Amino acid sequence: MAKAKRTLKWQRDPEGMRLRILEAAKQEFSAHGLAGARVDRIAAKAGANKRMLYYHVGNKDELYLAVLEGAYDKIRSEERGLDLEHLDPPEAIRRLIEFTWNYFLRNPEFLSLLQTENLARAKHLKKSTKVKSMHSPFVEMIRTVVRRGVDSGDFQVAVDPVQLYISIAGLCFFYLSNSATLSVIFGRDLLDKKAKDERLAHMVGLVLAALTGQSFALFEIAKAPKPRTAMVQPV
Amino acid sequence: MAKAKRTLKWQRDPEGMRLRILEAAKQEFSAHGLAGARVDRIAAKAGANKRMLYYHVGNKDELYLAVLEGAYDKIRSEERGLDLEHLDPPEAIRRLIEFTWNYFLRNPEFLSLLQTENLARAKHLKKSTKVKSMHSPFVEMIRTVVRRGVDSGDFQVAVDPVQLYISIAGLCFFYLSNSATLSVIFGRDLLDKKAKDERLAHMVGLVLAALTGQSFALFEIAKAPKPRTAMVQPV
DNA sequence: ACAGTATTTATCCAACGGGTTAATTTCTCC
DNA sequence: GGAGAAATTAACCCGTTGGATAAATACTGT
Repeated sequence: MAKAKRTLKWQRDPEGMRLRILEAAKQEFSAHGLAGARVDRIAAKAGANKRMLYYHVGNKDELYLAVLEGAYDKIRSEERGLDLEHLDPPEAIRRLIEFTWNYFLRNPEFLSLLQTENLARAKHLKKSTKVKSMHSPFVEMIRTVVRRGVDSGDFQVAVDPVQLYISIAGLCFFYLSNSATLSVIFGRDLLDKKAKDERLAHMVGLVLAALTGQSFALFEIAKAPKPRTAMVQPV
Repeated sequence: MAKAKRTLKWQRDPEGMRLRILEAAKQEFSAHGLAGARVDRIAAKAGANKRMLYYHVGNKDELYLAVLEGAYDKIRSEERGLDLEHLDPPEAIRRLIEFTWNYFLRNPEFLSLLQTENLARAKHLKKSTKVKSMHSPFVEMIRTVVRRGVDSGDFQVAVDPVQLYISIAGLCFFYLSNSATLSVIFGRDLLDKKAKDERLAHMVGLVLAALTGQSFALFEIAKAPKPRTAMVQPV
């Protein structure tokens, strides 16, 4: 009877624990905001003791900042893989829009975290040293696409790449992050499949029509496999 | 000495009190979100005792919903005065964009309240009976403008008015509601006068170019009587 | 001027929440 | 096989917070 205790009461796994804590914290913060998040719930969700949060990451604010930095890190690193250089400019913009849209759809917590941080007027993000540096390559990528488009005659105007990116992100972001209230006030479900397809088509049409000067309607087919035919022929 | 007490210890003003409470609550909720808002701070800001909130409005959640309903009420009533029917369609769209932009600039708490409510997935708004009914007139107003534009040949395509409004609101909303984080990651102050002017010009250009098929640059000067002096950024 | 009601104040409290302390269990390396 | 370090748990601390109670103060009609 004395030796029955050979079942381990817990495993040691500091690295996995840290990841589980950050994942649980991401869910909690995005679901409830910073003030609404509960440290106890994060611990429970991570399958951990509350003390672990402080041991592995720090207090609530540090935990929050770590989650936020991780979120930015993830999207920027995916964006780096977009490889817009090898597409002709209208296709590159289309891909950027589709990527942004799908990323936001796949990562709703990212939207919530941004909302939360902006509610706090970026108070925490300002303290981060990591995040500030990672964005200029992305802007340069877009600037290059725009310049190529102007040179080739595809685009009519050399828009500021930051404005363009903010517009694209805004078109996607607002629709999704505010879909709850918009669905209520407009009395439509904005998140069913049909609505989402229509939205993507609308955004692509809006941006590409504005940049190229060609008809809005030409771009309205989302993810068209053979874009080239549709895009050059004026109606 | 017995009669020195003829200074009133407090005034009776139930209506004013209610308004001050709602105003203070609006500020508090928009600054800190629902969970982060403090009932005591609202009371202090309203120059009232905490008990007054419960007496005049209700508990924290009811207070929050009252604030939210008031915010929607205000913007929709201002929109009703836009009078887009008497403008030719491109001018009507320009005015709608400029109104939305300026309204958001003048009422930053409205943006915060929407963010907060969407973080809660519109849980409270769904309970509101007042809000749901007030939006179809607005959509019809936009639909009429679009139809007139298509009929007159000014617009190339009959966009869904809800999509169009969400796009316009999104272009304005995202820039402003996320200006804090965007300013950090792009290393620019997005809220100084020059940046705001550029943003408005960009949005007007984008939307009107897409709708009319004319050059983006033609619209880039806000409210310009003479559009031809296009502002084009160096590439 | 007095009774009854509406409005406001002063206190209180039970639950909760972030954070800490100290003890317990596992791992590592000798 | 044991000592010391790393990881984890359990239990507690204490200020805060939303909400409640009861008393005080102003107003109203009669």
